[in-house]
Amino acid sequence: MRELADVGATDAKGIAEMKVIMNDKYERQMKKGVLDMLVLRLLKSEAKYGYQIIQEMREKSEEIFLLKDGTLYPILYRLEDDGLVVSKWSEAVGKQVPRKYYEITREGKRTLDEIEDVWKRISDGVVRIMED
Amino acid sequence: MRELADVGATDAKGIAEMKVIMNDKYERQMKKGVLDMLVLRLLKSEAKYGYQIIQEMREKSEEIFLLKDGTLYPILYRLEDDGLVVSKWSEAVGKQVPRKYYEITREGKRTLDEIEDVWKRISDGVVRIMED
DNA sequence: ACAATGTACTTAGTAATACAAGGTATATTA
DNA sequence: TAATATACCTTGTATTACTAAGTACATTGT
Repeated sequence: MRELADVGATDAKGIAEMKVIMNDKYERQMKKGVLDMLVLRLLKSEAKYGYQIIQEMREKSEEIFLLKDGTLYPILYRLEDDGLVVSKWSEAVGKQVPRKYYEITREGKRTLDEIEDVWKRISDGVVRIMED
Repeated sequence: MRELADVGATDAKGIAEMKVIMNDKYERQMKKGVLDMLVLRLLKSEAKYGYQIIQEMREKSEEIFLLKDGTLYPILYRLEDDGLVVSKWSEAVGKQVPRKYYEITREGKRTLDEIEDVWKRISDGVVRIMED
């Protein structure tokens, strides 16, 4: 992380960069908790593998959710530990690189419904405070 | 606080409680990042003190954002460190307990606008993925 | 008179998680 | 043969909401 102290002369570029960093900080924090919901949502229709989830997330959100793989996989492992998804490796199809498919469980679907409610409550609350 | 380990037989009550804990977990994470925005928003119209912010947050959000004071004050200190708000103690008025008023700065207003944009982008992205 | 509750601010510690940055391995394209 | 894309894995860091404790004074109840 960049230090404020070593910016030297505070030029326009430095300020613009600082603003980007600040926005990144908030963007990062605002995503917390939502990503689990989005991953479960994408798995609701059919089992998918990691890279596929990343691409669909990017496309469906229209370039807003650009997940790194290092972000997604820990989420999938966590969901699996919690029993919300199960995984199985694809059997080798020709020279296809093996893929690990994740499938949502019944418990996962129920939890998804609940998390959706939480999201709605919170975003409603935000709207009420922000509007005036 | 009740421990999961001492629930004994996993009865309906135990499961219900687990679900509450899970939802709490997601609710907690989803709030990350938005609280700064909401606090700044409440300070936009006029300077306010801690307890006042907690109450307005509760009322305006219709009981959705129920902040503990131990949650709010660190947020205020952080905002002050970042130069987004400034504080000053109220001069003694009768036997009124002294209050520390927080006022949003010009920089704070600019940041608030930016954070609002981030929030809109993210919640739009969520809606796009969740609807189908 | 004393306890309980409410107001008002402070602080230390914990749990959770998005991301960066590294890694492995294979397939395709230039 | 070098680069790029696919596909998965792992460690470490920064941030932050919350719990739980504390201090201090005012008000209300019994």
